[in-house]
Amino acid sequence: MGGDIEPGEARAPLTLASIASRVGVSVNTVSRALRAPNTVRAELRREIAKAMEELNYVPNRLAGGLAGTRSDIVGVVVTSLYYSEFAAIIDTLQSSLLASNLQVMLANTRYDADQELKLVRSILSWRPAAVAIIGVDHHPKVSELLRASGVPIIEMWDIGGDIIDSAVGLDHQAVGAAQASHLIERGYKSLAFLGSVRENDARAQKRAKGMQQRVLAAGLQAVTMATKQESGHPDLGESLALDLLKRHPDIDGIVCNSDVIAFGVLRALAKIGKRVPEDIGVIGFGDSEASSCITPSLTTVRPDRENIGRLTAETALARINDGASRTVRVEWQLIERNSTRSV
Amino acid sequence: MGGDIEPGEARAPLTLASIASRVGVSVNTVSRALRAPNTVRAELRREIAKAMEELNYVPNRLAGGLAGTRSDIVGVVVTSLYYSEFAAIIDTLQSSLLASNLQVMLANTRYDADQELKLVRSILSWRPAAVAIIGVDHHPKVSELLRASGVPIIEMWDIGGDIIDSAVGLDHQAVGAAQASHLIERGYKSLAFLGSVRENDARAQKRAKGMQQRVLAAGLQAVTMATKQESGHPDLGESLALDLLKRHPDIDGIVCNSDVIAFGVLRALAKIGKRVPEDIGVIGFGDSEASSCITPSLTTVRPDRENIGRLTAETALARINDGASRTVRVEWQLIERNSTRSV
DNA sequence: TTGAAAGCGCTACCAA
DNA sequence: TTGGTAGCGCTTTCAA
Repeated sequence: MGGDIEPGEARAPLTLASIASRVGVSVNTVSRALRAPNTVRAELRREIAKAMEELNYVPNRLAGGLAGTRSDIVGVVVTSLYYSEFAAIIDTLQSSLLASNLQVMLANTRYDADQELKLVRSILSWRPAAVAIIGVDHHPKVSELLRASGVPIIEMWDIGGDIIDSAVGLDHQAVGAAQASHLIERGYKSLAFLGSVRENDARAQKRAKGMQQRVLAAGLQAVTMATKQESGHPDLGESLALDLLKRHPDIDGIVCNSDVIAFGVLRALAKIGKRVPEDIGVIGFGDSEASSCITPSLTTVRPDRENIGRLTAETALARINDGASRTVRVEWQLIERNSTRSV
Repeated sequence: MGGDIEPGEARAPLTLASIASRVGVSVNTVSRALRAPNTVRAELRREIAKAMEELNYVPNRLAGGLAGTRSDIVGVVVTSLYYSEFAAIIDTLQSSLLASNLQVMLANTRYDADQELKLVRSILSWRPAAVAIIGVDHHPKVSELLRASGVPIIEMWDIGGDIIDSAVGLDHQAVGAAQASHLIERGYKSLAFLGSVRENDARAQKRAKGMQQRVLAAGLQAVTMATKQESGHPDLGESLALDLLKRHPDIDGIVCNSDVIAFGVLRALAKIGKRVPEDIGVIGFGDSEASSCITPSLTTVRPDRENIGRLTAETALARINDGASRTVRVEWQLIERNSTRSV
């Protein structure tokens, strides 16, 4: 290879025209050989395929997207890549879309509303076939832009609120209520919500709210909040827990915003000699892989994450093909382990 | 908004021409106002900006990329999204690129070589400004395609082998040797390498090889391998460990391919009453967040992952701007905790 | 400082 | 079953 190209020189990429002239047909026949193979004579089709193979032709999808009606890009906007939940969602979403030749364009807002606006604008500038975005609580301008774009929008992870087009997610408030119920039923009386909660983590706030309501309904005292904006890490869980128990020594049940935070909480409790689950019950969120391996193993909530990615892909495809918009409630289960008493 | 558009109807997106006619200038003045602002009168520039703001104009980057020379897309090809290492790399990479208005297009091969080829082809069809890809061991056609594309290629995570253009990563063989040394120095005598190792996980194979060589150099018996192709999960670690010790009861040192696998190994050892680190030493790879929280806390290797993303972005930018190609060795450290004896 | 015109590589429509 | 022709929305000369 290389031929008369200078070594290291970027050769001008091949075009459909290069293939066409080599095979001796028009550009447009080559295009159809790719896009609508059955409108091209089989023999010719083979010749074209052979030429493409030999020349290592790679189509220019920028041109294709511009000329055509769709761009085969699906924009995916997440708030974090560190939560294994979101990694799992992206993983299944990407591989499900691949079957339809849709490419994922990724953006990560890191829970920053201005970043979200900038990124959504950027994503839309690629004229995506669809956009999948974490959450239903957006920068107002984001909702406006998405709505006005005419592009199918799938909101993921949360279904509690105004939905732009379609959504696939959990009812986080119900999760929070279930976490509280679990602790209350096991005799814990003074509950706290603890974790890394960013200003724009509406899901965490919904879980805390669901918990709060359940606690009040049970006639117990209000939930104590112990949260910080910095990112989630066991060290943060440890320091929040130590601080919490210093201020509120009566706390005997802790709902954590994530399993990773819970790991730090358990470490803190071990250090100060509190027994789990006897003295204090701890419950996480997310069912991280390590949660069944720590001591004590962590009671937590497991969202059906693989399904979120898959269902989002399905919904996106349906919408792209003019299907109706829809809201899909994804299942989750409370996994009882040894960090909370058994009934 | 809406005007004479049917509700729910996707309005045709605005173009530069819409802005131009509204302001009463030519298309190309508007284009220059965006691309080379100082060639446009300040007042006019403001009017144009105002019109764009009011009409919610979103540029069409497909058109821009086609007409221009670059596409502002950076293709990112990973082998998995589940390893938090790769999530961390993507996170920093994406946010570093954002500053230069480069957008990440994501592809996930799931350790499948055919998938890799398909995805790389697909990525190249977007005429990316650069491609960042995990590993240096690719499907031969992949290397050929990448090399021939003329696009700057940054190989990430591994630097042990033939590099297409530039690389930012670790010397995995050295890591494996260090893991073995750590165990040998602490008196462990019969070592095993254990984990989920996919056929195309060349990095794991390099670590195993480095370990092997170190063990032979110490005059100890060869490393016992206990691996499976299925994906990494504590349950796999547990079953591999149980199996390993049934076949080789003399094993007293286990190097795991990932921390997550190590979690399962520790669980297995607890179940069969082996004491860690007294009877058996266990060392992981990756320094997962939970590793300092399990019991016993896990000795492991921590690659400087944030730096890989950042340095990859820097290298990509440099290459895009005609800088020289380079290979960057990224640091890592062995973190000693309680799953191996102290010296 | 601005505008006119040509074209990036492809798809889509219509005619052959 | 094939080819001609006209754009898609932008950038990029080159002139004015």
